[in-house]
Amino acid sequence: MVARKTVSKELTREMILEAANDLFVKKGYQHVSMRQIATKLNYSHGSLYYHFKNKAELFFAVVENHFQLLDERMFAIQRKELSNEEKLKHLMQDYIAFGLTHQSHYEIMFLIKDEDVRTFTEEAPMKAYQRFAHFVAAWSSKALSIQVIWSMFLSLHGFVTHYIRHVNNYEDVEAMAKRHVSLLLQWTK
Amino acid sequence: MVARKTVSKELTREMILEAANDLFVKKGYQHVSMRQIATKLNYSHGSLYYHFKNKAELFFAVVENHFQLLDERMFAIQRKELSNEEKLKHLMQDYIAFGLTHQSHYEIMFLIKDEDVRTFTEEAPMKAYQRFAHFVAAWSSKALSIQVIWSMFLSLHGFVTHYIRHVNNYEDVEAMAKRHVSLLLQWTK
DNA sequence: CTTCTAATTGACCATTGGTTAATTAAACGA
DNA sequence: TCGTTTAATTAACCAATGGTCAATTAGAAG
Repeated sequence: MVARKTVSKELTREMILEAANDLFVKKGYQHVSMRQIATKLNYSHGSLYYHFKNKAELFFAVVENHFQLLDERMFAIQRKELSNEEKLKHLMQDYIAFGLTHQSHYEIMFLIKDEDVRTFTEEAPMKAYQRFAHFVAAWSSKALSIQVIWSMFLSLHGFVTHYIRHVNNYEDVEAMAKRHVSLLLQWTK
Repeated sequence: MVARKTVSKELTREMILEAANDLFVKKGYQHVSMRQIATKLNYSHGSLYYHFKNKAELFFAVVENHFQLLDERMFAIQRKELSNEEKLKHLMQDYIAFGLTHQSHYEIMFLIKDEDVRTFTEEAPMKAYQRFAHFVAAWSSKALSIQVIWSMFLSLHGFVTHYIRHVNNYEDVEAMAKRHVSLLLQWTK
């Protein structure tokens, strides 16, 4: 048996995360096996379990990074020189754009129902929503109830989850997205 | 080897469909194995493949039977003695109720992206939407653009797809659903 | 009584996620 | 320099999955 490679070739958490991310994004959680990830890295699949407890936990570590991406996009809008009304519109359009541009990410973040994964993915989506809600409240001209903001979020979510099955990029439905958003904005007036 | 039971105990498509339905509804597509279905029926899992080509086809047959349920629910509202405004509200609430009561069905109808299953489920969801759109248009007090009706549908879809991950039945979110619907109804005024 | 057909079985396959004892490279201390 | 310890890796192993198929047999047809 040949065990333990030299230290220069040692397997790191980051290497695994990177390889796993590529595969998860390309194929989705269900269709990626630990063996595939290990093969891509030229290691045996058992070694992955030294670094991560199981597939779900590895997956969660990958997803965590995805949520930061969404977060950063929201902050980017905050920094822009726009009226609050414009920011609000941008925020919502950008939410859709994010979902349809990073489809596998979005699926991973908000769609997967799998038992072993769901325990992990209860908290992160809620945090994403709370950030969203915070900005909506801040940029709206009139005070909005939590209920209204939540409905806005669900409506955006519905748009994304539908078109994620039918188109491959945001541009294909940009016009439709803008009209959907402008309808939602009526609730803020 | 013992093969072929007496005719009175022969396995029928209907028996399989019933057992499969129970399990799929209880656990969802991914977490039901062909062996589980066969075990429940006291047959070997191989025999299922005599009646159905594969798991996806069996599942589709199950869903097909219940696909009409949504349709029938819409017609049931049509027959009720209610004002158009009330009908409209009921239609939308009932859409959510359906989705959260028959979660596995809804997943297949509108959510699953899986290659092996999706080929079946392209057409049926659009038919369901068209029926929905027809009734919305008929019962709205003012003429609505296709765009508005479509946004309403997407917003309901968003509600269902979100809560399908978090609750097990409609009752848990009924109050929230009603508020969501009443917001959507603002677009019709 | 013979033949044919339809239904059923269970052995088998490749693949999966996951566990673990054995092995070994490298770090550390004396 | 030489043990000793620790961290990393492997390969064999497990139970479960979806799916295939030759063998078998009950009942129908003649």
